[in-house]
Amino acid sequence: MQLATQMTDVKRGAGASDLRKNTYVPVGIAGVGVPMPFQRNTEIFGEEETADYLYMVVEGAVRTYKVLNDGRRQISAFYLPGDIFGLEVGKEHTCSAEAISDSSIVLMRRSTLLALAEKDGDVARKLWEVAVQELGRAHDHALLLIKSAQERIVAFLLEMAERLHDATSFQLPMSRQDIADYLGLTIETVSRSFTQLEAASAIELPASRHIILRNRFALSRLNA
Amino acid sequence: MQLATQMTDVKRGAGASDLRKNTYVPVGIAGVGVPMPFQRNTEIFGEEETADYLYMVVEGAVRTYKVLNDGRRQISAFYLPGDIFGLEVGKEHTCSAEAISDSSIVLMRRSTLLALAEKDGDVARKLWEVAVQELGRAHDHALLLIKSAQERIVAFLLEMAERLHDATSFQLPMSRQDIADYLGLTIETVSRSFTQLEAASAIELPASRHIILRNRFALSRLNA
DNA sequence: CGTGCAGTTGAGCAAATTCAACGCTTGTGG
DNA sequence: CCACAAGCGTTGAATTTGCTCAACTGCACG
Repeated sequence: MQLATQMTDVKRGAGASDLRKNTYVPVGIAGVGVPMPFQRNTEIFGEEETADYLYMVVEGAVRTYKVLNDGRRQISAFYLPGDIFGLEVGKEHTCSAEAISDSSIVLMRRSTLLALAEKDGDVARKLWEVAVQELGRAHDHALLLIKSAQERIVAFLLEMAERLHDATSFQLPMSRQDIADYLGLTIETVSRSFTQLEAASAIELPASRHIILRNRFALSRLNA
Repeated sequence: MQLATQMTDVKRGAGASDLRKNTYVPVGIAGVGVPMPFQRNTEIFGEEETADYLYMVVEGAVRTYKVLNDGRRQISAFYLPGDIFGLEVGKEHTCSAEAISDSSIVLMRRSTLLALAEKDGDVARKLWEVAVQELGRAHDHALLLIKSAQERIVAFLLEMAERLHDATSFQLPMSRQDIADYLGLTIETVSRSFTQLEAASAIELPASRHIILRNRFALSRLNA
């Protein structure tokens, strides 16, 4: 079992004082919420903190994760621009969230949204939708984790391609370690799988985070 | 990667005609629904069928699963008496469900429940609760799948013990193959792990499906 | 220019799978 | 009642996969 790398120094997020109170920007669900900047590797919320907000990625990328008591880290999900995260059943967050790259995130008060949902069916429906999508992704993630290393990588690349506007060429926002912790592999195995896919001319790697899908059909076939 | 065993003959569920129309039993959410018998290995619903009902286990046990195109089977969840399953976001089921043992299952019309939820906050809350619990279980499941074989088995046993009224001695309703497909292992590895745990006197195995937790502390320690 | 971080590559090793055989229980049919 | 087949579970040996440990490269930054 791989250990998560030495937890890179995680900075605290910008305080509430950073909220741009004077520039109203109608974003987030039903125009609720204010965008807030988060630097790379900053914590957005921590496990067991009270879940007062819902979050929407405007720019950048976010990872949510849990850490086992021996240090292994499981990344539950990546969130890209447009994605909403931080939805919880109970009062507290059940995982932590960090910005992967410098990001702009809209914070929406949970209480505000819930009050709004009471009156506005669209808001209620949107919240339900978010919960359902989250559930579907969690199931797909579990399905990923029973596959072989190479199949996991392929599934990951296809998922990213689809979520990044079905691009054939794209930049990965996350490190090899993030990918490894998402897929339940080690960085070495991730790296080797990339190299093998390149050797099989299924993908191209102009730079370590720049992916070009060269043969989508071959990839799909490798995806079990 | 293990293949699921030769799909044992899955019988069709009892037809609607089996509904016990004359004996009203107030069960399920808000008393909605009628209990219906399902034999061992009977299909309750299939992937891509329309999701017209919610289901509640009264007696027996249920598995939900997906099958990859090469035959590997991933069991997403087990449901025990009191558990509700079959909740979907969209119109269709995203996985199949089968009775593990002879079971009694309450069927509740989705449309009935949704109509009820409009007026009754308790019903709406219950539905939300079910969705949230499902999400939590899915996350825990993914967390399971990054652990070592023995850790998965231990986590599985502790989960079952907790869900079966925190019993120290209990009967597993499912086969080794079911456990393997839930944990992403092979039956052989599952079997060996059981044997090792018994050898380490962490558990006792009076019969292959009868588990006695002998040393809960040792088990927790093995659970990472 | 040196240091640190991210990523790649190689060699050896450990864990889990595959393949195969075998034991036990259950149900069926002569 | 016994014989036999089928299903389920266990065990052993060989193999494969992915992990660990280690070295090395390229790159950015001070």
